[in-house]
Amino acid sequence: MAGRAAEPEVIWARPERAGRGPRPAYTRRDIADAAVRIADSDGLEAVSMRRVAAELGCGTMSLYNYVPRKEDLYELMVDAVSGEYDLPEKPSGDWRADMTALAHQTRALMYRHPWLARVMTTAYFLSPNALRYLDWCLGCLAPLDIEPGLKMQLIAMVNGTVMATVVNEQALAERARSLPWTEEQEQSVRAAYLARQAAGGRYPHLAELLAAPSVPVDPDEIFDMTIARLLESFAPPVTGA
Amino acid sequence: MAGRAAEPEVIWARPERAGRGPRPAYTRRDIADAAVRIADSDGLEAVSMRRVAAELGCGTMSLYNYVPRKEDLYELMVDAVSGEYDLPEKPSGDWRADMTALAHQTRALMYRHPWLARVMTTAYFLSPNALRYLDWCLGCLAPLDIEPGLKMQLIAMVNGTVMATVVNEQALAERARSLPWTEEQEQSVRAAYLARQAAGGRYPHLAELLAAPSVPVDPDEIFDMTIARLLESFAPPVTGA
DNA sequence: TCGTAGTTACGTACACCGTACGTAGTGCGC
DNA sequence: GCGCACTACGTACGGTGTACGTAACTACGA
Repeated sequence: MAGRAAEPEVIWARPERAGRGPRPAYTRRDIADAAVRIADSDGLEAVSMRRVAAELGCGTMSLYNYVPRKEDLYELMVDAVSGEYDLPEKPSGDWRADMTALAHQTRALMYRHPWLARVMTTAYFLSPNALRYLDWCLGCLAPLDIEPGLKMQLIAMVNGTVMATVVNEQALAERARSLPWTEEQEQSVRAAYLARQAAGGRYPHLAELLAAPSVPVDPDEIFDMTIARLLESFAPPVTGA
Repeated sequence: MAGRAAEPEVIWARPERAGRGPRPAYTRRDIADAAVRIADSDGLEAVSMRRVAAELGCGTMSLYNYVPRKEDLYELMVDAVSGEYDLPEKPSGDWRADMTALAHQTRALMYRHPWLARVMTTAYFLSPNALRYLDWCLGCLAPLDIEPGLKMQLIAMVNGTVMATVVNEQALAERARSLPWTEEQEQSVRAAYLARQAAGGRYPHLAELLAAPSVPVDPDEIFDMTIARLLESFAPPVTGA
């Protein structure tokens, strides 16, 4: 009975290589890399079990020996790119600087892999590289004397904030990618629509904003400011004297 | 020629009712409500064109008279639930209080509709209710004397932060929802795995954290703190005297 | 040493998906 | 009242995730 088990499980709890039987032709890493390659070049929606199998050169159903569900394929992908973090030998001692640098790395990672932010909405952070990342964060936060639970919250909020920022920045580009027109066309159509709506009088504040001469805002600056303030919100108040 | 157009377009730019021809049997609102009903009860993955059509009692392809692409169905859904915002007659004058209240409403909304946070990753905020929301936000921020572009960033960051928080809180529940086991089973399997990994010695800080007596952290408190700090990060420094 | 049980590989098949296309009927604008 | 743009929707196609069955293979227990 049973055959392929349907118990609650985490893919990382499975040994990569079982004792008996022929040795697997691929490693998890091979599979993850193939999927990442496809997602990077053709977008997340191009990542299908068939396509990944083809990229590897094996039969579709063979993949299910490695990956019980497609969802777990995403887990593999997140783990693979999480390996790109450059984590120094040891924390600097300045937890704010370390966490800020980490946030920048995450943002860069999400730009290198435009599908990452969206997938992270679905992944569960138990992979080896995710744990390595988490452990590193906790190491950075060692000098910070707050509840352990708070530290986890801090880490989650920093990651979440980066994710939110990037998702926001990428929404337009991502839509254009999967539709048969360019980002510029899309943008101009949206701008025109917005102007028309604002002119309708239903949205006076929006109209005012659109009418005002727009001074470009530097997203990097906002990003840094936000992360800085977020970190501050977790630090105990500096009660000098 | 052309038939159904494939130009770059926003669904909200299409008139809901065309001049000629028989009057449509449903409104956009009907369709959005049906989709929301399905997503609320059976999860986002249950929302298919066929299923929504069935819920409405019409043929599948009839839906395409109203919704050119499935993606636009999501747009309709977000618009529909965005209508649940309770926006007072006029801002209070205290923009921090107004934005904080709004953030709380958003969080509540995302708990009422567990699919919302994930879909917002994909939607584009040009719907009538989204514009109504945006305009209200800008009204709240009227007393705040900063660049208009910065105000948009502020709004985006507040929404993004709420989204990040909720996605983080819901990840586990969402996974359990779509798999044939309970959230408790999933949680215990994950906890066991985590403990095992921590015991392996590869993650010393994580091990330490898990060993420490855990004091429960109040997520609401963190949420409030984070939003407050975020708002502060956009306010000009209070240069008293 | 040799079954044999557990694995790997993978072809076939199924239910479901989004949606292109064609056709029939309806009612507004000219 | 003619014509045409619109609504309705059945059929069909190419894709998806994956259950299941089968054949080959290998490490372990006897």
